[in-house]
Amino acid sequence: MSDVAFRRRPAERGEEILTAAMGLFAEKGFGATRVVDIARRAGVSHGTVGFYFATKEALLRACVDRMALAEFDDMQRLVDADQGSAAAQLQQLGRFMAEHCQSEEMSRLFRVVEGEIGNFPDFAAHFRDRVFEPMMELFRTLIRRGIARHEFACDDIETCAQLLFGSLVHLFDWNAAMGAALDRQIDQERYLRAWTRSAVAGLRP
Amino acid sequence: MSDVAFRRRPAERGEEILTAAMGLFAEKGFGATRVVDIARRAGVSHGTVGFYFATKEALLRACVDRMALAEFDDMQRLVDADQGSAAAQLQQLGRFMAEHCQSEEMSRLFRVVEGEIGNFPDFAAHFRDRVFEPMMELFRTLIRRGIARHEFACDDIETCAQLLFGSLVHLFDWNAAMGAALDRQIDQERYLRAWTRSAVAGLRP
Amino acid sequence: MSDVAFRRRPAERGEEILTAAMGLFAEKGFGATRVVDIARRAGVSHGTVGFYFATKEALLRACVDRMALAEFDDMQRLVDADQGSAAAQLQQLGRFMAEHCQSEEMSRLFRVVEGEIGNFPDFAAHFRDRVFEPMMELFRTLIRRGIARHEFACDDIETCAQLLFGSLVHLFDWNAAMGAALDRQIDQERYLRAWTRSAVAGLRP
Amino acid sequence: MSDVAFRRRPAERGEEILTAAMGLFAEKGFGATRVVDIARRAGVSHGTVGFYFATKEALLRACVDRMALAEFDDMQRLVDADQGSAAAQLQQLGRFMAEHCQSEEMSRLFRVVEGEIGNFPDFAAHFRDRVFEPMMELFRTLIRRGIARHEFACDDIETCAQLLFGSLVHLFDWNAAMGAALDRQIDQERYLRAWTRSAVAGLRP
DNA sequence: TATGAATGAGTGTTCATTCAT
DNA sequence: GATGAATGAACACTCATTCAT
Repeated sequence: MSDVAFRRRPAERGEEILTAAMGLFAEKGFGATRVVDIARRAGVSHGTVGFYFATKEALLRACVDRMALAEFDDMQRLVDADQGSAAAQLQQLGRFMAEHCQSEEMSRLFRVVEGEIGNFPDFAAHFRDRVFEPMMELFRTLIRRGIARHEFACDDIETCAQLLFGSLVHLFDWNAAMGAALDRQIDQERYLRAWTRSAVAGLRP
Repeated sequence: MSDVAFRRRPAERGEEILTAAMGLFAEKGFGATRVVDIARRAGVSHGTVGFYFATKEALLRACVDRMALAEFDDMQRLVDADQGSAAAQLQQLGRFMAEHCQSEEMSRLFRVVEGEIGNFPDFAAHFRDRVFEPMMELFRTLIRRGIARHEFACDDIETCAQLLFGSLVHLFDWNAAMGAALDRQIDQERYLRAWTRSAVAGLRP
Repeated sequence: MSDVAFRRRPAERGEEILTAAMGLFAEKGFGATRVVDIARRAGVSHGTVGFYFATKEALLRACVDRMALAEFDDMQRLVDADQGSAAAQLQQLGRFMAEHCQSEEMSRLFRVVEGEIGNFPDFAAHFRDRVFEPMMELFRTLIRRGIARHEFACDDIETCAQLLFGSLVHLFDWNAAMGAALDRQIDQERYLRAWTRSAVAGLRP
Repeated sequence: MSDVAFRRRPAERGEEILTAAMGLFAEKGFGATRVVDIARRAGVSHGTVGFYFATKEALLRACVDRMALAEFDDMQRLVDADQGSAAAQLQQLGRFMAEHCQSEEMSRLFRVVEGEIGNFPDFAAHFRDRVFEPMMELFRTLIRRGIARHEFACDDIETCAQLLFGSLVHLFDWNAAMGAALDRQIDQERYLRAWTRSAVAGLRP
């Protein structure tokens, strides 16, 4: 009764724990994050973490799921809208990914998953289908669209999509870990400009 | 003991252990690699690993040192030689990094260090000075050289260098972990072609 | 709450929980049975189990109490009735124990108590006085009766009673655990025949 | 160097740990025995237990194996020797089982395995083939032999073997747990006499 | 120089118990 | 009365490190 005010609604707990887990996974890596750390950050006991997520791996899986949900629909809509030149759409997609994903969630997802995907093999398919392929398809779509409009020329769509995707992922990856540790954070705005210029120039007929 | 002819020379032991460690760190990550695994791969007992490297962290530190040594000098020479156009030199540098580094050491270095740099903070300066900055300087040099020759135009050399470096690092990163796990290995040759085209086009005046 | 008609009567709850507990204790053992499993089988929440039985040990104690009650009175009456030869009464007692006890309760009681009696020392006296001694006394009574009628001869009544009791208990014990696991269930009817024959023959003058 | 005298030979460690485990499993049950208790009794650290036996279950499995080995060969020889009447051989087998097995190992084996067989399903076949069936076959052999010699009559060999085996197992079972806890230890000598008399009488033509 | 037995701190997970609702 | 979210002690297991040989 005394701490009623502090008793959050059950439905929120899972989210809070997941948020704490994502933050710590991103900051310290999966292996270096102890379940009790997650509990502490979420303001619960370590037993409570187990109550909501049976295993630490389940927590990681939930991270992937959460990542895959929110932002992607917006990106898909952006691509479906098909407004402006393909080059402009490419720029928008890059900017959107950078702005919506980097600071919070997506960059962390990639870093964590990259580090652990080898240790949880059944993770891979899940991640590939929920995150990687949908993302890649956005880039492929824009490249194909640009080719159809004679804006772009590209004899290897798959690889170009990988380059576009990868060099953007690198921004998130880098800033989430190495950039901070080395005191060499990449300036997002400048990177995006360079990325866009390089992307469009590289696809020009 | 009696079979002296079949005993490897002690001096080689440390190298063998280090090679084994690098391979396993790259494949499974630092945390998931056990010292006994390293020992097994190196063909020694796990006690012997401790004999050559006092702690597991020392092994990681030694990885960084070794990484910084061998291949870099060749790249430096390539850049110093200054033969052909800046674009051609950029292409050569990319290819050199890809061919000499990916399959063996560099990609592993990056993956491992990326994962652990947050847990061993004093690593960062070491890595930055021995690996990151020398690499970046090669790209900066080529960009400046191209600009001086009016081959390239670039109003943000630092960021362009980061993009070039980063999108190449992504190739190593990706194939070392995600590509394998997701069965989406990037074809190095095709990636390099796309990278070169995009790099040169993005720098064209 | 509104659906009062479908709510079981509180008084029954404790019994239902106890029945569920006994079943699970017998099937999986005391240690391997979780309170939530008991709750689930009883159709209540695990909080409710704690409401009726303060601790898991209390649940075990209640099992012993319940065991001691029901069936024993019927057996006592059977022996008190003293109808037919002592051999026939022995056969009836064995059959009664087997039929009324094995499938439901007694076998489970023995298995569970056997397993935990060492961990709850104060259990022992309770069990001895409420279950073991009354049972043994039935066998002793029949043997003495047979001797008085010159039907039986026995120079060690106590041990004979133990053999009769024990070889019957084995039937319950075995089928409750080993028989099932090893796919070597003892056929009750055939075992009883062999038991009776052996018992009567062994007591024949 | 100082404790060289106390450094037992590695080969003995596994045996010591196993002995400690068997003792504790028998005294307290599998679930109530903590690995560190086993370690303590064996005079090693709990880590050392894990060094010799990867899991607690492996320790249990090793118990079964040890049980199955030693004494059984002697019993088999006893039966193979075929000296004296079948009744005498039956008596000898019972006595042998009782004397060699009860005080030390076999009774514990049965108690522990009985308790856990349901929790480690793949155990069952192992136990059945290594322990149960060989034992039963000894009894079956003696019964068949007696029948062949017209010493015995039995129309259900399998069940008679179960009764003989089971009522002997009960002696071990009981004294290992209930007998001690209830202060109702069965006197082995007297029980064996009653068992032999009942067995032979029950099989008499 | 090399070994591998031994250690024990560290961690994920389980689950009986509590208690605010 | 009944619930189930929350707790935290307990435990099995892992593994880097040590050290006697």
